[in-house]
Amino acid sequence: MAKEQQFVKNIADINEDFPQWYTDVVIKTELVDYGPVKGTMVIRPYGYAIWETIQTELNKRFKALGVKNAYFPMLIPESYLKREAEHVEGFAPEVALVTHAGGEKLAENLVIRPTSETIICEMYSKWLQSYRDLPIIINQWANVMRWEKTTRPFLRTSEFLWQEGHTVHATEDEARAEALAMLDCYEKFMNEVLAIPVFTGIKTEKEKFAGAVETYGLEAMMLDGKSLQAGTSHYLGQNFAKAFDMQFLDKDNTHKYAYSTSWGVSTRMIGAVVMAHGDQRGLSLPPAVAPIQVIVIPVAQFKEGVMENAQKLTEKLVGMGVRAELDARDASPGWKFNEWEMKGCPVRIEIGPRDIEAGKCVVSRRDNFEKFDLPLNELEKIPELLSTIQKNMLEKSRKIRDGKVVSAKTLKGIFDGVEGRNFVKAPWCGCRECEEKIKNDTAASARVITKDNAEGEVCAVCGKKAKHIVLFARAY
RNA sequence: CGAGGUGUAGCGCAGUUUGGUAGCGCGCUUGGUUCGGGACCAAGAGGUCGUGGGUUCAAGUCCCGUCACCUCGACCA
Repeated sequence: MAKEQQFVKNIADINEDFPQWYTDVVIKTELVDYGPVKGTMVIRPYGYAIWETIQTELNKRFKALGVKNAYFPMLIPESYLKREAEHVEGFAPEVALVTHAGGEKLAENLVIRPTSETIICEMYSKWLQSYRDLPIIINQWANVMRWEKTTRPFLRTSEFLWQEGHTVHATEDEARAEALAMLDCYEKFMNEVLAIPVFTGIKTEKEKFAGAVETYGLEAMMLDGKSLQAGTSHYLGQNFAKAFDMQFLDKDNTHKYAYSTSWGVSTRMIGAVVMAHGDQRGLSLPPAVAPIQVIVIPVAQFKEGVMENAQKLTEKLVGMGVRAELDARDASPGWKFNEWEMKGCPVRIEIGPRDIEAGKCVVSRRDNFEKFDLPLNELEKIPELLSTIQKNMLEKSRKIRDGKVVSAKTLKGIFDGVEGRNFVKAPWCGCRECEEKIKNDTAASARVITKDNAEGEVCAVCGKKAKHIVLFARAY
């Protein structure tokens, strides 16, 4: 038994193999396969189904915030990228360049978008004339390409799927508020749907987006104590407005540069879910993102009446709005149990001859492995159970996270070894030298600047007066 | 780009030291018995040993080159 479970390392005692555990799980659960080009991944149907639930949930939330979806081209003239100085400096090293097309060398090279600020701003500048045209609040679901040196499925790949929102506003206040509203939207989404608690805050100068005035980040803690930047929201000020001539005629009949924001989350969130909830048996998906929330497994399916009853049961659940499926494949029940546990399906229902006789089924939870009988006329308890599991998973993650957050006056030795995989809140003077020293000495980086009061504190590195309390952690 | 490692059946690997008929496990196909936690028996199918060159009567194995991928470091959603 359990021959194929060997791949799953025991992550209860977190060890250096955790990243390998992650990759193994992602591949074995048929979320992705390696693509033919280095650093690319083929997202398989099961993995894509998770992405689709994420899209559906986010679109719902976006709509409530007045966001409209649109689509912009994948190829961007190289000159666009060069218009904003910081932006080009930040992205130039990792863009893929198209130099030939139609059998000829192009007059101007095209970059495959690493992000779409430039081309979208170019279009916005054409559309924008009056203050009445503002705000523009558009999102696009797209693929982008960044030629990363080392990659890991979902967490960092050359090509990835994401949504990028790009907004333009008449005033600084409105733009800042928009960036924060989206940050809040993401935080709620991660809590309520992914069941991953996050820390939010402003990024340091060193870590912020190339071309932004301010970057807000969402940092999620993985089970091994490392941090994952799960999403960002940028206040871009007038940087891009000036680079792309996004001007409008205001009420006072003068031309003004607009203020813009951008914000995005990617397929990395799937990686976050894997790493935040996974265990020795593989994935564990919160019901809200699980493509299949309830898997119905017939036992002794060849016997008369079993498949019919299983089918009926599945249909009833679907009728209640539950994403339920019947696993009718020709395989033993034990094999199916293990596979669906590995794939993280939150609830399993077994139904066999004995159950049918007794008018019940057996319900099993993925989050805590509880198993119980449920009379077939009480199926309405399943949706309830799903929301219980959802809450339970968030709580569990929050407890684990809070147990790994420490406050410190100095960072010496605090990140040493495996035991040192912590989220550390420490005071910081605000200078770049100290930030870089921390990174060099501890391999940990400043994740976000917290809202905590730094009055009376001194920098954990240089001992000078502290400006901020910063959350430090090692990151993926 | 720096360091290390691996390329042999769909997947995971052995075989390389000491050159001599291409192997194992899983998976796959067929038939039968099974089915409440990864079933069993039997019979099968499946390989230009990453690639180019060299040495040799003979190369998966030795020599030189080359390519690809993986892991760890500097960047990112």
